[in-house]
Amino acid sequence: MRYTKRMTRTFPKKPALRFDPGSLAWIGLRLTVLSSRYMAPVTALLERDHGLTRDDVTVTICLSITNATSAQEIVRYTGRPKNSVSRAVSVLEERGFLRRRTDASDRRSSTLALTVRGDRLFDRIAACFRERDRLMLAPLSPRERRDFNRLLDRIATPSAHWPAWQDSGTSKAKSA
Amino acid sequence: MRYTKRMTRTFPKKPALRFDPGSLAWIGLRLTVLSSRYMAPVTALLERDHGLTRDDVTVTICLSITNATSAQEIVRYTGRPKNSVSRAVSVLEERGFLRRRTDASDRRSSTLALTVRGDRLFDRIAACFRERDRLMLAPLSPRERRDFNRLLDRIATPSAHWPAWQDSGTSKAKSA
DNA sequence: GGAAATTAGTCCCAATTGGTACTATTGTTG
DNA sequence: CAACAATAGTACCAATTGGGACTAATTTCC
Repeated sequence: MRYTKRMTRTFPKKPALRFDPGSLAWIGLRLTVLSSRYMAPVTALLERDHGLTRDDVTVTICLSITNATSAQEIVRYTGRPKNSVSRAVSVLEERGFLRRRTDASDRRSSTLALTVRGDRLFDRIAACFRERDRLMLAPLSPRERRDFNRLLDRIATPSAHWPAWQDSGTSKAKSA
Repeated sequence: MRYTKRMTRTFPKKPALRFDPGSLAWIGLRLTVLSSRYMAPVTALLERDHGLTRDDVTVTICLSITNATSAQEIVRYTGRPKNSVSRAVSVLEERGFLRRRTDASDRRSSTLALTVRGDRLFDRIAACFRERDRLMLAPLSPRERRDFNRLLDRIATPSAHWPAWQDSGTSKAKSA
């Protein structure tokens, strides 16, 4: 890599971090950066090739890999706003990827289920994720992968019950 | 796993997963879910208490913990659209959190630096993240934390150079 | 050195988004 | 069982967002 030009000895492109990545500092932020590097190409590809929004994908996956059967359950599971989920469900229905039947026991809600076409769509989505997983796990040995997965799971499971905020700073603020 | 349909003995609220979380399946997606559970309350709080958008926060952090000194470097580092970064920089300048000086050696770009007030803002932001990190790491022992951090770092470091897409599916598609 | 290409940053504006109000149905309570 | 509260889902619409055109400055290439 040549970077003659103005420049100097350090790489001009990627700013170095000012903290020790070997420490636990900013671990959540680093996880978030990783997550967005992981997801960005997935959502871009699915949007480009299939015209799917983020929520379309979310709903499709949710109906496939969880036992959610209603919009409300998807909302609770994903934390997305309910009107966004509602919109995605409508779109997916219009495009023939899912069917919606009024729940007989609670006529406010609808039971959602992917159609055969929806299942095929899910397969394509899943393929994107698997490909991305492969890339992500590439630097780890089989043993390290298991370890990482185990630790991730141990963190992620309780995350469903994390408080929105443990409220220590609400006292302040409200105005800058 | 039994699911007799309309209710029964299992919790009705959180849909169970249909795959083994002990396996590596969907590891990237699980990481993303974790990330958003981690971030959502942080952004909500910073928005509510300080009127900061996601990009305001991103820019502030980036100027503090990386060596980025221009909008362009922030764009490259974060992957955010450049107009969003531009907007955030303007807002932060207006609110007195950063100063912008035309770079003498390249008069297209500006050198950005947090003001003292900006540093104080960053401290508050950092406190949110630390609090959240504490919550996230709670289930792990000190040793597990180090392990997790090490593996995360091993994955995250190469992620800066991941291809946008390794392009295998571009052949298909373009229309549903 | 000058034309063409590239880059930093801003502006415009159409599309997306998500808060809020609303309807319809179900649960609760005296 | 009437009144009231709570919930599933939709509709509306103001605010946010981000793609792309644009300006200005710089680099490249002949």
